[in-house]
Parts: sequence; C-alpha cells; structure tokens
Amino acid sequence: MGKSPCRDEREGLKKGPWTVEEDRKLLDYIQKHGHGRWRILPKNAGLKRCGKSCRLRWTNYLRPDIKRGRFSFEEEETIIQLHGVLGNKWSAIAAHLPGRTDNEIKNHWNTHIRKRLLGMGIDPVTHTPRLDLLELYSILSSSLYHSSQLNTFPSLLGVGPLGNPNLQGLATADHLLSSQYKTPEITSQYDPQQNQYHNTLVSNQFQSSHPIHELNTSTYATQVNQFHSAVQETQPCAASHTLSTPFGREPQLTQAKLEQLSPNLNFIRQNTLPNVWPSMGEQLNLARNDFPLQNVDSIIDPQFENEILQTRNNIDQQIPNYSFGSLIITTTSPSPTPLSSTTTYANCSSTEDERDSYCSNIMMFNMLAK
DNA sequence: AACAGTATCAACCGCACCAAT
DNA sequence: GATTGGTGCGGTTGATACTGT
Repeated sequence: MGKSPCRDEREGLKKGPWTVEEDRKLLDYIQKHGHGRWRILPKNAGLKRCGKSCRLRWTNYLRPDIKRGRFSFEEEETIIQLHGVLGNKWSAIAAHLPGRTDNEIKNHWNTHIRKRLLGMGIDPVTHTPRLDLLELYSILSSSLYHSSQLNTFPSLLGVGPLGNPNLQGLATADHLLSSQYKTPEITSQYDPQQNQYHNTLVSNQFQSSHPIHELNTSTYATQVNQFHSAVQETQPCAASHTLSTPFGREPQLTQAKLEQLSPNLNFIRQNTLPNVWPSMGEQLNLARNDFPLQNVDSIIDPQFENEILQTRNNIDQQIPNYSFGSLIITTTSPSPTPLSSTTTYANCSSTEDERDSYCSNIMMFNMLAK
C-alpha cells in the first residue's frame, strides 16, 4: 500500500537544492512546532516544498545533532563491521553512529569503502574474496603457476598485480578454506626510544577445530624460517617505496622466494566466526595488492599506536574466544624517515587515497597485532 | 587557460511498512 | 478487509567540485 511520491511539479512545488531562506523557514517552524506531520508542515511553514522533501532536508542536513566532516577510523570500522552483519541496512547502521545519517553512511560506503574493497578483490556485498576472480585465477594458476606469464593476468582480472603473494596463495592453495595453520604475518611496532620499528613475524595460532596433531610442526617451523628469510631479504624497506610496487627493488628475487612459500600463504576461513571482524581482517590482508612487509615501515605511524591498541581491546571484548597466535619472531629495521601522515605516502597523489590506504592497513594490523 | 573525465554528496524517486479509518 | 495517510528506506540522479591532460 505504497504512498505516491510527492507531486511537486504538478502542484508547483519546488525541487532541487535548498536555499538559505528555505532552511531558515524550516528551522524556524520546527523550533516552534516540532517536526512530524510532514505533509502539512511545508504549507504551515510557508514553504513551496513537499513534506517529503522537508523531512529529508531536516533529517539529513538541518538536524542539530548531525556530525559533519570526515568519517573517523572508528566510524569506518563500525560501518564495515555492521555492513558485514546487516548488509545495506543503512538506517540500522546509522543507529550505531551518533550524528551520522543513513544517507551519509550510504554515500561514504559507495564512494569510499566499497571501492576500496573492490580494489582489493573483496566483494563488498558478501565481504569475502571475489570467488569469480579466485576460481578463474585458480584455473589459470594450475597451468601457469610456474610460468612467467602468470603475472600478466592480474590486470585482466582487475585485481591488481598477481604478484600479491597472498592472492596467489589463496588461489593455489591445496586446502583452500580448510588449512590447519595460518600464514605467518608481519606486524610492526614503533620503538620511540630507539627511533626504529620492530617488525614482527606472527604465526597465527591454530584454531581449536583443527587437532594439533594434524600439524607437522617441524615443517611449519621451517616454513616460518623461510618466510623470515624472505622478510630479511626485503629489508630495509624504504618508506619512499610506492604502494604499487609490491616487491621493491628486487621484485623477482623476492617474489620467487615468496612463491616458494605460497602454500603457507593460504587464505583460511577457519572457524565460522560470530563476527565479521576476523574474516574481514584476513580478507583485507589477503587482498592487499602489496606484500604486507613492504608496507610495514611505510604505513604505521606511531601516533596511531593507541588507535590500534584500542581496536584490539575492542575486538578482545567482542570476541573473547578468538585469538591469534603465539609464535613470534622479531626483527628490527631502521626507522624510516620522520613520519607524518603525508610524508609517509609521498608517492600517493590523493589525500583521500592515502587515508583509504592507511585505513586498510590499519584494519589489517588490527587483526595481526594480536 | 580550457576542456574532459572523475569523484562527491545532497536531493530525489519509488516502494514498502504501519497505523488509522 | 480495503483504503488512505504518514513515514522510512534504499537506490539513483544530477549539480558541483576536483583533478588530470
């Protein structure tokens, strides 16, 4: 029993952008009489608008509690989490973000977050890696895995360089979605006293659903060591490396090393988690077009350490039984040049891109820093 | 400087739901 | 139960700003 939309033009009502004068009339009226009864409101307020237009203007723009400006990291976190659960229920998502309207969140999702996820090969609807790409790549990689032609396909798929070892690992994994162990990952911590970063290789611990005896720990330790060696070969990571050159100055050497480790770079959908966060973290990490290590020194800014810790604490509270692993290998790399959010991304042209990239990395680190 | 292409976001549109009649 | 009015929601549009050539 739907209502017909307002018949503005037939009734000579105005459409389009609101003028200051119209805003003032609407505000004056609502301050005196409150909102509601939108159908009769414009007539009483002396506005040549339909009630629907007035309601929209009020709820999306004039409401005094509306927060303006950029979305904070925490807000983006919340949006992604909630979208994973609620889908495009923008009003429901907005209910968790005081001062933000559903329209604003929807726009931000469509113009920023959605694009970012797509660019990383993640389906923004399902929050999982795009299976179409994965299946295609799996087919291709089965015949081309050892071929140099392999690296010509990513541009066709529109997912960035397949030099991304994580994506390769994902597509070539024997135990796709069911591996017993997780990829060792790199995290980084800034030591202000020594003015340098400690890169940490973290082996994410096995999930309880997989009996520990199934694991060949010796093999795993060897793989971790190999991975560690590959890590060391890429050191030091200059902060000026662009985000689009995944393997630094010796791409082929490093990539070859990483390809040796590809079975260890599986994407693992281990336990079905009650929350999208862990899987999102995996996917964000997985889908990055850059080898994580490459970004360790070029992304993390000490000033965000607290944010990371805070987010970790939030995750701990929300998912008390979920934890990442225990095997930790620490390396130290020289501190990059003095960091700021702008100089860190010296080769990125867009401030928005910088921030998007930063947020993606932060989300990754949030999951890895445990 | 001029133009074209792209990004952003306020506003609109159509539909659905619910309550009142 | 059918109709109507009020409101909310999600998708889309279009004006404007921005960026690149």
